[in-house]
Amino acid sequence: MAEPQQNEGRDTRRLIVERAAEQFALWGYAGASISDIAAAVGVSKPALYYHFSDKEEIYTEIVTSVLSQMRARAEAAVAAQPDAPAKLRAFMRVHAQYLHENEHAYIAAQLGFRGLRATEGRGRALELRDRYEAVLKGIIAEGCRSGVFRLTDQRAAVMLVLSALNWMARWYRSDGETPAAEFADRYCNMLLDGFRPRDPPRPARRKRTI
Amino acid sequence: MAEPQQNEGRDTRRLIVERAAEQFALWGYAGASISDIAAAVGVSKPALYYHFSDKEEIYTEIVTSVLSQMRARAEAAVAAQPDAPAKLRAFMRVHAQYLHENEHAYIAAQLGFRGLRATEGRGRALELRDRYEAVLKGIIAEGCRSGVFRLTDQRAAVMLVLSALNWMARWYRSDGETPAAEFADRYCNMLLDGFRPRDPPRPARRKRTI
DNA sequence: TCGACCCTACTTACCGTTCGGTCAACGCCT
DNA sequence: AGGCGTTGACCGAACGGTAAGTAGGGTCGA
Repeated sequence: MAEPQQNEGRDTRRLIVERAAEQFALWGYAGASISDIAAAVGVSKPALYYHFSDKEEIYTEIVTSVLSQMRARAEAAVAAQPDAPAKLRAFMRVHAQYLHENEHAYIAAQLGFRGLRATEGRGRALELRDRYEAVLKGIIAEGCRSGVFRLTDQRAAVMLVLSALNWMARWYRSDGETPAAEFADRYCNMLLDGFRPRDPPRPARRKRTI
Repeated sequence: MAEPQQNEGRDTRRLIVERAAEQFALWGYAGASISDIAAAVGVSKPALYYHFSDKEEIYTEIVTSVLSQMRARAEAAVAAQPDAPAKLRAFMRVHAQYLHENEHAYIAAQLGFRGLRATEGRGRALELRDRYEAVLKGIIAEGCRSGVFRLTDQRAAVMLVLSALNWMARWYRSDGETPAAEFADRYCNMLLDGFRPRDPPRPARRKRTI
């Protein structure tokens, strides 16, 4: 049996991040104690301090891991789509799917650095968040350029999409009957077409020739 | 000068709620300490315990006060509007305006009862929240009934509107140049008409005669 | 004198963090 | 082959600090 010691460490570290995310999601950053996390992992408190320098570093690892994974998935999914509406739908579905698969880590990451000084980790997290949002920004801009979207305020549109996705973490439960991606789909439909009925039965969309 | 003592108490109590909201908004529930709050009010810790039985009761008062005020304002604003789109706009504007005027209390209330047992206060808060959301639900339902809205999932539409409004608390700063109600307006426009352009220059809307 | 209102000083419990030690596995020299 | 120092991974116990909450007393207008 290979190397029980070398890999035990990596495994424990991964487990710490996983269980810490659960505790943070449940009780918030300040509310989740190191003792709780250690107990949830099944190790002693000093074990946490062997793998991480302090509590904040554990939290930072959760946030940065979530954000970078989401960006990677989003970019891959978006690149495979032909036009802006399809890209928007893919973006939203991937985001919702990530929430579904990583509920605790996602919620923990959403708690944000409220009340943490975290100059280093916070900076990296903000950078990653901006990069993620830039993907959506690109989709909106492309849609406006090609004429499939008509928006007076692109930034507001970006915020609206992100609001819908981010707020899902507050009410979505992965054990329900409707999967997260399905909700993302419905959101996308409403965002694309609006609440008001579109009068004609939608003839072939007129392409705007510049 | 009337009754300095009797009313001093009410004043202190109000001030406690106000300053506690600031602290909660800044540091989260667990992160904001009773000592911090007392210091922010300018009194000693026992003064807080004279007016409230414990920390949780202070938080509960913030939440219930915010929710009941929002419902009162929303119902008043909505009642004065002629049709569903106008009502939706009024609802969204009032919600955003409340955030603008009561930033700290609103953010504190949004923190939610994460990690609090609070059987009593939490129940009352959930009830108030449901009543508030019922106002929006009514608007959406009315719009669908009259035909000005065409929605396949009314609940999803309600969630979408609330997501947009609730998430504002995460990025909106009241000292910016664009007021909250303006953002609510832009959101409302996008929600009503969608991202995609509406082909005709919008002729007089066809009323659906049943 | 009474009760509303608030204080100083304190208790108790838990927090994040650290210290010193343990113990198995590995590399290395003889 | 066998002793031996090193390293990775972890533990028990305790640290100083701070948290929520309390005991008991003082003040002052009605």
